[in-house]
Amino acid sequence: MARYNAKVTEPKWQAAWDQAEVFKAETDQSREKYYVLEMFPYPSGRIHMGHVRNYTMGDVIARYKSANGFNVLHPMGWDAFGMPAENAAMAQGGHPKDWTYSNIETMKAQMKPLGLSIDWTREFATCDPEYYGQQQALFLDFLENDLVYRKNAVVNWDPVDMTVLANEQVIDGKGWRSGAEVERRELTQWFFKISDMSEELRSALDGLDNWPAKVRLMQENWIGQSRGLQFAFDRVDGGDPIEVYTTRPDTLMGASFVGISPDHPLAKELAKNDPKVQSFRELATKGGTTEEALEKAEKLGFDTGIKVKHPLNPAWELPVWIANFILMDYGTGAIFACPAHDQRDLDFCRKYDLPVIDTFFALGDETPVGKEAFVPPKTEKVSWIDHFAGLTEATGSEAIETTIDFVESAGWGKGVTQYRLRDWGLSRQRYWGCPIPVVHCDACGVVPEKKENLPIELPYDDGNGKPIDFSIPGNPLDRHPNWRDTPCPACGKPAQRETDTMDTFVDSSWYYARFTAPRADTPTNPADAAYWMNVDQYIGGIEHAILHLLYSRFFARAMHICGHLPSTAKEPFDALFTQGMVTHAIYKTDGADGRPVYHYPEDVDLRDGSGFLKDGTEVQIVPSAKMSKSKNNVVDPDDIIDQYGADTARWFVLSDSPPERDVEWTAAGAEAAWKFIQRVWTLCDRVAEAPEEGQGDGDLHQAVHKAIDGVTRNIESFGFNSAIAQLYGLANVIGKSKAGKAAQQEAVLTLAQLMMPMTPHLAEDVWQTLGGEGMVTTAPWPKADPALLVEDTVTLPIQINGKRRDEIEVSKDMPKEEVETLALARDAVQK
RNA sequence: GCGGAUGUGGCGGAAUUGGUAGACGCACCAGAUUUAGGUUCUGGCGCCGCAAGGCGUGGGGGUUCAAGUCCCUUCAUCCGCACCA
Repeated sequence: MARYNAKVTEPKWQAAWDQAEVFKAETDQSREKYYVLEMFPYPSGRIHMGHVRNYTMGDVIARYKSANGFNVLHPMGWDAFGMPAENAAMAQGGHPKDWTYSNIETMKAQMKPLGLSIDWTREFATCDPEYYGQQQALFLDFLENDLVYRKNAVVNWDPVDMTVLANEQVIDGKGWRSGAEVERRELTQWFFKISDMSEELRSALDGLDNWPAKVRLMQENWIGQSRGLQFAFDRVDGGDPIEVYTTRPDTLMGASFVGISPDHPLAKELAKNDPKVQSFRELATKGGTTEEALEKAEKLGFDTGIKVKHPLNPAWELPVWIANFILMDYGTGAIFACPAHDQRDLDFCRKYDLPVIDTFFALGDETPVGKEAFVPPKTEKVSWIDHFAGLTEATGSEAIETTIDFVESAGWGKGVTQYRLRDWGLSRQRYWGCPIPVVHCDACGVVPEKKENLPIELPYDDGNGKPIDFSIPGNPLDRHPNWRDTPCPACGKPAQRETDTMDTFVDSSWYYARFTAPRADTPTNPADAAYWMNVDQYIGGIEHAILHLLYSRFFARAMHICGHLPSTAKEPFDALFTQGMVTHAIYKTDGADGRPVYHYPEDVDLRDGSGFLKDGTEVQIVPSAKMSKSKNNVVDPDDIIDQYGADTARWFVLSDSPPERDVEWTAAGAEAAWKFIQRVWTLCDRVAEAPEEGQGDGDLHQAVHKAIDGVTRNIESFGFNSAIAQLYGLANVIGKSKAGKAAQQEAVLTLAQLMMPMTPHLAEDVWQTLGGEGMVTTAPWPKADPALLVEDTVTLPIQINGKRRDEIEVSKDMPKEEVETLALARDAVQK
């Protein structure tokens, strides 16, 4: 009997789908739409199994919704700007543009054989001038609507290469190439006013019912609403008061010093006249700018010698310190420290021998603070060593509100709601990105480019007829002899273009909207956007839980303000699913130099859970590790498709683990998936052999309907692994069934339909072989008959003290009393 | 450091609502088919125990007639931290 031959079958059906244009999406007001989108890939070189898993999940949803009558939009594009293209040019020569487009070509050729139901006519790359020109138009609209502005901000500066470094390029506080200790440096940069929308972005999370709760929670914590008190400390020397913000005003009587950020205006001013302050600032601002680096850095402080007066007791003087753990971006860049009730403040005060004053105790416990700060809980009552409001026992929250009320009525401070969310800095001092469309004119200042001059395209060569040299540090646009030269759009006099480009997060913050009208000569087309938005199902990695998704939510709102999206699209993604990674075991042995040697899976013989090399050496197995070229544990989708076909790869990535969790790729698992594909194919032959009159037709019919019900519900709830378990079950039942030909045919045809979203090529072939009408891809989804889902009898456990002792089988409509009598009569109960 | 998650047989995992723990798959064991290997098919398979029975969802504690599921605590692993995409 012939085997199912994926190599022949899969291209055949892909051609048939292409020819019938079944995946082409067109605006059709008469039909209900469904927009499914997977986070688009960065064209790094080749697709990996993670892509296969991501797009297969999207494809299951797209095909399932299409079978359910929806007009489905399922597009694909390329997140094509970014550093790796410049790094490749730096390392091996060539041009980022050529590298990127060549990768796109390779990856598209790898994706096509997967049989995804993608409308490729809508494809674009963010580095296409047609795309980034529209992005420049959006920038100009944002500028007009006061959604973007310029201010100074700190960047990582490599003092040897004289260039700005991304956080990724800072390793242990040092530049990745020069090895020089990184410094912080201020530059004037563009910012999106995302913080103006803090409250809206926070409160709208409540409406995102179909997002994972953990993502909503992470975003809420990121936006970080807090209620606190803002007030100023008067200086003893009569200088400008120091404005502070605190979320724990109730600990004011435990203040031991006032701290300011090294970037605080006062610190900068003091540094001008005092070299010791300046050298402290330099010390405190060494190393990277990530919050992690700042938080983990050793606490450093410098006593400025300035004293301030405590607001409740002018005779009580507090010293002013500069401290490296205070962020200029949060609150006012200045705090008062209460070491007794904040661990970080306590560590600092112990180090610099500053006083520690208790203002609270846990109820019944009046042990003074030692090495651990006592943080008053917000909801539990604590005893309060009261100084001014008449309370001696309160919850933390009550204490905070009481203090704010007290201070407000006393008139020296006010309650303030703060957000942790900072404005989004979009300027990048790099070549391979979307140029920011503004011009700097000596006479007119910063002038927006005219829309009719868009797109402002990146120059391909260096302006001297030579390829751009990426081995020179810095932005090639700055070195270009004439690209910058342009007449001022306002006065027409010679002026210079901005050479900064946009953060690549900008590119990915609106691509979903562009897919609704990818060739429009405005960023979106209102009719198409109104029809297709929102994305009904968005699928991607959890690593994007905060930044990409938050930026997209901001952009959708900003685009609405500028008239590019309807108000209903302010939340662009109705449902979100975050999928896990595809992992693979690592096989390693100890090398001669003590460093591990990694072995390719094909060089390792697996026997009973142990692995051996050809020469018999046993290898160490690290299970379920992220696929990485340096660990030799990458599985290339091309190889799998070549060996088993796309359906096997698709089936496997969905089968073994729940989609939100990581799945480990194993050769045995792939083999098992392939065997199942073959088994389903052979079921077709059984139909031909089945007798006209068989036995158990009704049982098979019922099993089919239970499978329809189970698979449908599992697809709806992203339980792809459980849907697959159901399909195994149905195939098992069909395999053992002695039912007649008609019942068998119905069963296998339905099996093919239910498998179609996962293994579309096999499904088409089975469908065609058994005489299904048209293509299974366009056939309507089967409906389960509710009458067939109900069992006549039910098995009830008999539990005594929660332990199962016996079971009884009863008719499902037996009255309660009868069941009880029956149960009480059992031996287990009698004993 | 801060924020978020995960943990169930040898392995991946299943288990609407607090109500029969281990569906389905892999591996393994036994048998059938096959010249043999592979394939395919049939059956078995949480742990301890001859059995009766006991134990069992990372560890410890609690609530409940009943806990994988709820509460407290603890350990381990993973993701994010604003210029990686």
